[in-house]
Amino acid sequence: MAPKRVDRAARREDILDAAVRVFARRGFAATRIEDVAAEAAIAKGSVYLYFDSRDALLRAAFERVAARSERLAAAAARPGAPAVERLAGMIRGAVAMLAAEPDLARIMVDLWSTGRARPGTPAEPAAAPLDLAEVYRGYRSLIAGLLAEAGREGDLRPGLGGPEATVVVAAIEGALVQWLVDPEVPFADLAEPIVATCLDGLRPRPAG
Amino acid sequence: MAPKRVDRAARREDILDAAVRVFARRGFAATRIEDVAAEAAIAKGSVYLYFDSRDALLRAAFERVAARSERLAAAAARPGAPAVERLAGMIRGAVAMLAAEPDLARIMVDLWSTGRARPGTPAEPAAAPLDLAEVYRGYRSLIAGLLAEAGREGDLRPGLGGPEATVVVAAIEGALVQWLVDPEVPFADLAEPIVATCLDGLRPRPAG
Amino acid sequence: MAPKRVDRAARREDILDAAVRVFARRGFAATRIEDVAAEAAIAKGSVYLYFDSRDALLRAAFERVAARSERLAAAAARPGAPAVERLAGMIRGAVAMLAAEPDLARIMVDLWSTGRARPGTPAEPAAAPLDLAEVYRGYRSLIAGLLAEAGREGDLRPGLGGPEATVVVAAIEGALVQWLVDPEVPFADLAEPIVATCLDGLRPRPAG
Amino acid sequence: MAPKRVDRAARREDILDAAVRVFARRGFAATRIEDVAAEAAIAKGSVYLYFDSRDALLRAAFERVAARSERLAAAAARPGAPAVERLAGMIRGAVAMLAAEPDLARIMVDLWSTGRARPGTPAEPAAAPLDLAEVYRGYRSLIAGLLAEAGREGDLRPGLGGPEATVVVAAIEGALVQWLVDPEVPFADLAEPIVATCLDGLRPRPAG
DNA sequence: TATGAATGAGCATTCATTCAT
DNA sequence: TATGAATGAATGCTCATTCAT
Repeated sequence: MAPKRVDRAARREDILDAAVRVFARRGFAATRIEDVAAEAAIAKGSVYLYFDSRDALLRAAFERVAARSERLAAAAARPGAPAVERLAGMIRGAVAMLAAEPDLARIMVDLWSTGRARPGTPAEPAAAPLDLAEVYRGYRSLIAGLLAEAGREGDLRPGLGGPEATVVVAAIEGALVQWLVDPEVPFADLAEPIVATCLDGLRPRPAG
Repeated sequence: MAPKRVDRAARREDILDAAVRVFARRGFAATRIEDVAAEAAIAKGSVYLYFDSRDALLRAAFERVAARSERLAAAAARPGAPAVERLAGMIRGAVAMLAAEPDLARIMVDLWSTGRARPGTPAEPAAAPLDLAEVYRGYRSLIAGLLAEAGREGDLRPGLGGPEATVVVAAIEGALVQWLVDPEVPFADLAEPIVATCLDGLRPRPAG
Repeated sequence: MAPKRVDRAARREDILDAAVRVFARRGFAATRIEDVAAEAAIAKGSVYLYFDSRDALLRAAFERVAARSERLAAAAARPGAPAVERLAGMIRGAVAMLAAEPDLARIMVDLWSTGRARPGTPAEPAAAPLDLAEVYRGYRSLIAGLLAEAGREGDLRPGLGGPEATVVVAAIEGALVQWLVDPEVPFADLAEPIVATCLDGLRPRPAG
Repeated sequence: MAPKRVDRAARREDILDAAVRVFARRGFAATRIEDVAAEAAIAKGSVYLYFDSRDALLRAAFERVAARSERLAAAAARPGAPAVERLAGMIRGAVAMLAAEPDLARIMVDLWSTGRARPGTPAEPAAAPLDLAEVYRGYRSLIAGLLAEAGREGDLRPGLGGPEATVVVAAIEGALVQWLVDPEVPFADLAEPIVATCLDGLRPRPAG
């Protein structure tokens, strides 16, 4: 019975893996349950043994995106180092992580639009409304915390907060978007320019 | 002999306006032709008097987004001022324009996902593939030009180029995304933080 | 007022001409009112000033086919000549007439199928059920009459009647079908083989 | 693990049977997929599990008609007997076969009109253009062969060929048309009159 | 549990017909 | 009378979901 449960979970995970690949390739809207089943090499009906509905699959994919942001936050928590360095590290980590999992990244973009309103559910708030906003709030407050801390440590200006945190997150997400829209954009290489621009700006460096 | 007179172009524009509103509200994928018709207060079939297909409507919406970027570029061309100021002006202009037309902004996000693969058209090259990449390339090269010019003028570091242009565009688009996902984010107010962060960075300002 | 009526009738005729051409070209099922209007170089709505409905147009086209058969019958009535000759003349006349008006011929084929059941009218007997059967009955009884007469005159076997009349009509209509399906078939040249086959058969001719 | 077992080919055949019945009853143009589904006592969508499109259904029906002509040809090939007898046998066989399957016969009439131009497909070459012409060419060349052979055997006139073959085919098809248009016409009983008329003509039989 | 056949609601699109001008 | 814009019912086809095996 225990092994059964493990099998079940593993199977579910396999299907979700497949779904993520297909979602990334064709987008949510264009992905049919049958595509997912085919990618997972199972029968269409079997998908429903592990997920209640197409929507549930979408939600599970969302969970993965959200979970990744948790991991990222956890990575940033590494204490000991000065906050600026942790900030820079977090930017680099985020870029690396997104670059390493382009499928999840692509799905996130889909979530930006899908998160808004789902087909077929014009009225109902769709149980949990797929709260992408929360994910970004988490990012921002994490970064705002680092900014404040670095301010206190004297490595960044004091008084930095929400707006600047938004800009930092924006630099990452915006670079991601450009890459997804145009694969020529070297996303993975943009970590340093982002760090440099955000921390030092684009003005000529003072002599020091 | 007295044919009913209708300003076809104006009517078409009305319908497109309606479509843009609905697309922004429900997303492309969830928008049915009937929704557009209802929003435009006409009958479903009438939409087809002005647009060949649902896809054509989508394309026309894309054209609007693309056209807006043209306007933006034109605005930035205002010569006379130093390049840094024009850059800052462009950032402020972009933010103001996007904030003023949230519907088009929302559509752009849809385009990020839709641009990739369109449902139902796995084979056909889809005429013009809705080239959002081109729009961003335009933005980047425009900004890269300003960066180089400002570098020559001594207001920014020399040697700035593509990567930094990407970061500037990213800051804007990324802030937009956060606003769209979470209306609490004060997008319109982010113009200054973006300008300040990109130009001066977040480090403590040197005495001068 | 009189001239008005003439104009009206002429206009109606123009439209019917156009309809016949389009029906012949695309078939009833595939012909839209707009096609007819375009062929007649008038506006779509104007068709309805002269015909109550699409169906009325179809009926009017049928009338033409029926009217032609009347003309044919009249031509055959030319008395004086022996019945066999009038029969042969009628066959030749029918072939010539059909060959000369392929559009009407094509429409007749459409009527064979359409006469059966009309789209949208599954129940109602459709007023006058477009009685093609009557047309053929007319042909057959005309020919049966000639056969009997020629029998009496000693030029054909006595006792010929309905079945043989059907075969004669069949030879003409069947040749027509083959021509319409395959333009290579030299319909106009088939009058003689039809006459020869029907009158003399295919067996070797006796010495006389 | 115990998949629902269904004889796909048989099911497909069932649906095609239903389609043929409905096509015969209402005509192609007036037949909606839903009619076919209802006749087959399945749901509308299920039709698409076995046929790609409405057009595919039509084509499959055509195949049946074409296949029947093959069977007919094969039957005529029965060697041993003199060619005239085989010819007469073929005429009788064709009439019997058509009379026995009036649905297919009715469909053939629809094909005569449909074969010309298909609605909705003004551009595409429609894969195999539903080549009814080929079917009739087959019939004619088969019969022309028998005529020539019978000529050599002295049972028919020498020199008979294409035109006469066309007339023989015409007699059959034309009789069919009259029956379909008017059920009073005793098609099945027309085999003998056709044979007699074509072989012996309508003239008085010479003493022998 | 796995399958895939079956279902039917849903949607894009077409087109006969109406009607304001 | 002529026009052609507007309408909306009709219909082909798709696809999420169910269910018998």
